[in-house]
Amino acid sequence: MALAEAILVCLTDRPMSGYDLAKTFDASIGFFWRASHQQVYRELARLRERGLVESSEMEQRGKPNRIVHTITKEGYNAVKLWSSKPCRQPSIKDELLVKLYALDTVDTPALTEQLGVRLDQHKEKLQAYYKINERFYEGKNLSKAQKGKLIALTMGISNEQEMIASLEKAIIMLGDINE
Amino acid sequence: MALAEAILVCLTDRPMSGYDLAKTFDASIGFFWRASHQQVYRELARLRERGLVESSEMEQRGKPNRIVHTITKEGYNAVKLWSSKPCRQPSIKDELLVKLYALDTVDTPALTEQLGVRLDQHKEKLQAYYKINERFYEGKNLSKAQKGKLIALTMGISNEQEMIASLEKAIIMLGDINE
DNA sequence: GGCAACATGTAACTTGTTACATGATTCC
DNA sequence: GGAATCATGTAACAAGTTACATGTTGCC
Repeated sequence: MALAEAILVCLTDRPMSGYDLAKTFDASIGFFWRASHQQVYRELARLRERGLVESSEMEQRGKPNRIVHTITKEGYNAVKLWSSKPCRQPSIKDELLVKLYALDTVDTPALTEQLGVRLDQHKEKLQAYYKINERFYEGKNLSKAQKGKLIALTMGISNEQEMIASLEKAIIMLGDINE
Repeated sequence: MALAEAILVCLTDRPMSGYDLAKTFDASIGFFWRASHQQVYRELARLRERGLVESSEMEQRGKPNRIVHTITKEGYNAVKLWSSKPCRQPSIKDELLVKLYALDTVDTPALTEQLGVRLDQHKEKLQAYYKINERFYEGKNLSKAQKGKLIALTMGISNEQEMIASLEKAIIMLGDINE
C-alpha cells in the first residue's frame, strides 16, 4: 500500500500527470521506490476514488491532453498518518547474491560478467547522484523539504560507494577461486 | 521466477522439506531473497509439476510426517541455465527513504524514531553475520560452494556496516534540522 | 520515412501478503 | 493450562510485470 503514499509524496511537490509521475518513478523518488507507468495509472484511479487526489484535464496545443492530479487535504492527512506508523523492512531480492550462494552449481564466467555489469550500473548511479547533488544541493540554502531529500541522497551516495567497493572485492575473490 | 531458482539452489545443499526451506528463507539465503512459507509451498508444487524436484513422504515418530524434496537432474540444468542469463536489478522499496524525501509533510519525531529502529535492525543483522562468519568460515579450509557463500556474506557485512554509519549520520542531520 | 518523446490506458498473468485451518509434542 | 516448535497447506486479495493498444508532434 505504500505505492499510494509514494505517489502522494510526489504530489506534495507539485501537481503532476500520470506521465510525469511515471518519469519521477524512473528517476528521483525511483531511487527509493520503483514503479511502472501501469502501476502508477492504476493507483491514481484508486487514489481518486478514495478522494486523496483530484484530477483535471488540461488542454494542450500540439500534444495530447494531460490529466493533472493534485493532492487533497485528505491526501496530506493520509501521508501524515502513514509517516507516523512504523516502516516495514525493505524487501530484499538480489539474484546476484543468490548466484554467488550457489557458486558450485553456477556458470562462473557468466557470473563474473554479471558482477561486472552490476558494478557499472552502480558507478553510473553514483555519477547521477553526484550530478543531482551539485545541481540542487551543494552550497545552497535549503528548505526543510530539500534537507530531507539531501539526507536521502547522501544515504544513496554512500550506499553506491560501498556497493562499488564490495563488488570490486567480490570480482577479485571470484577470480582467485578460479586460478 | 527467481523464487523457483532460489529454492533449487537451497536444495543443491541437501534435500529439504517445505518447512526447512521456509526456515532457510528466514535466515541464510533469506538475507538475499526473502519468501514466506506460503510462497515456498506454492512454488514447490509447481517445481514438482515441472519435474525439477522430486518429493517423498518420510514418516516420523512423535512429529508430523515430512515431505522431503530433492532436486533432479533437470533441476540442476535449470539452475545452470538461469545462472548464465543476466540478472535483473534488485528491486528497491524503502519506505524510510520515501519518508525522508517528504520531510516537510511528515511526522518528524516519529520518523526519527523509525530511523533508530532501523539502525538497531542493521546492528543485529551485522552481529548475526559476524557469528556466521566465525562459526563457518573464519580460519577454515573452504570448498568452492563455501567460498561463494563467503563472498556473499562479506558483501552483506560491508553493506550492513555502511548502513549503520549512514543511518547514524542521518539521525544527526535530522536532529540538526529540528534545532 | 523512422524514431523518440508525449500521453493515457486495458488485460492477462505472476508474485507476494494476510488470514485461515489443522493437529501433535514438548517445555514451562 | 498455555505457548512454542514441528509440519502442511488453502483462499482471497494486493502488488508487480509483460504485453497490448492508440495517436500526435518534432527532429534527423
